[in-house]
Amino acid sequence: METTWAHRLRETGLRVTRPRLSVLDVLSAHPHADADTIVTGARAQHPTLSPQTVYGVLDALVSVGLARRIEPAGAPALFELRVGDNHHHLVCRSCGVVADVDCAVGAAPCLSPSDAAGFVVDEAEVVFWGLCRACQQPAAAESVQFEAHEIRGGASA
Amino acid sequence: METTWAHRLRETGLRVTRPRLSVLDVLSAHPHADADTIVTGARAQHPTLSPQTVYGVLDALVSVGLARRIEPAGAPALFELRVGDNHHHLVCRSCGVVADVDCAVGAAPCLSPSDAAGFVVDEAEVVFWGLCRACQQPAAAESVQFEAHEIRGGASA
DNA sequence: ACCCTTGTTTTGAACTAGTCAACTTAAGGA
DNA sequence: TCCTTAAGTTGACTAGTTCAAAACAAGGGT
Repeated sequence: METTWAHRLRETGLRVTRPRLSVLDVLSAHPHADADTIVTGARAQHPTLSPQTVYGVLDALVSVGLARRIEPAGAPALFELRVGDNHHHLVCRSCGVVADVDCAVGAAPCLSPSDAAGFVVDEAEVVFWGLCRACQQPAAAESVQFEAHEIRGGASA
Repeated sequence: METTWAHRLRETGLRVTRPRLSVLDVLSAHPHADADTIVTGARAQHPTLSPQTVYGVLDALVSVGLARRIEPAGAPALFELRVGDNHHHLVCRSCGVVADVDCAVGAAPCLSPSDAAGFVVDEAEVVFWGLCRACQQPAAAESVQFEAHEIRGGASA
């Protein structure tokens, strides 16, 4: 495809900079990465990159809709590039791996709570908590727990 | 009713202490209170109560199932006493007020993602984001924003 | 009614994720 | 190439929460 990240950035009015391209690269490789993972990963291409810059880049990407921020309870925020398709997430209680899952009940019925109590709802956020396949094997669970932290986000659907 | 908090605590094997009763009282009055609100509220009955103690009490209550912890993205954790009925939450983007909402699609279908990707799911957490009735009136929005912080949790269904 | 065990509270420090502000750098249109 | 302004850098700082050791008290046993 000819739609490069540089193009996508310019389309949204953002300048094309090395930190931004690095962060986008890391996010392509780690579909659910936290800020720390992104800093570490992006330093492969840009060794002096600071965490604050990454936070700035992520805020910019999220605000123009190129990235989405998810915050599973009890864990640092994760970022993903899959946007605009109203999908949800499976989170493993044991190792923290995140997988994508399409909306459970069709198109976007998520947006219709049974009783909105006067609220105007614009988004439904769904997190399914459970155990990933690897963590269901008790013996393997411990070692997997450490591996999974390294490859956080490697188990996307 | 004759099921006092003291009873409920003993039933679960927890000792009955003043900090615990105070916290339970505050939670009864504020159905979605954060730790800080609880500390402040509980000090009405127990002025020397420390935040750490409240965190300890809340952990104890959550671990025996007397309370539930919810963590809306970007906000401190909230605690509620309504447990065991798989209900969800409406959160106002403007003022942070939280309201309860029953499971959108019947009994517990929330537990069935369309494709579980090998996960064994044990809970579905749903957060509906939007604007509460008060924050839908632009003119009033600003002043409401401050009020609502004080009465956080006052808008339960 | 008292004592003893063990769970709780207290006290104080520490930690993590993330934010803020002032300054420097560089993207990209003129 | 210059200039404007967005973006990156640097460093201090905060909120929310957790950890650890010592003091305390709930409630069962005697």
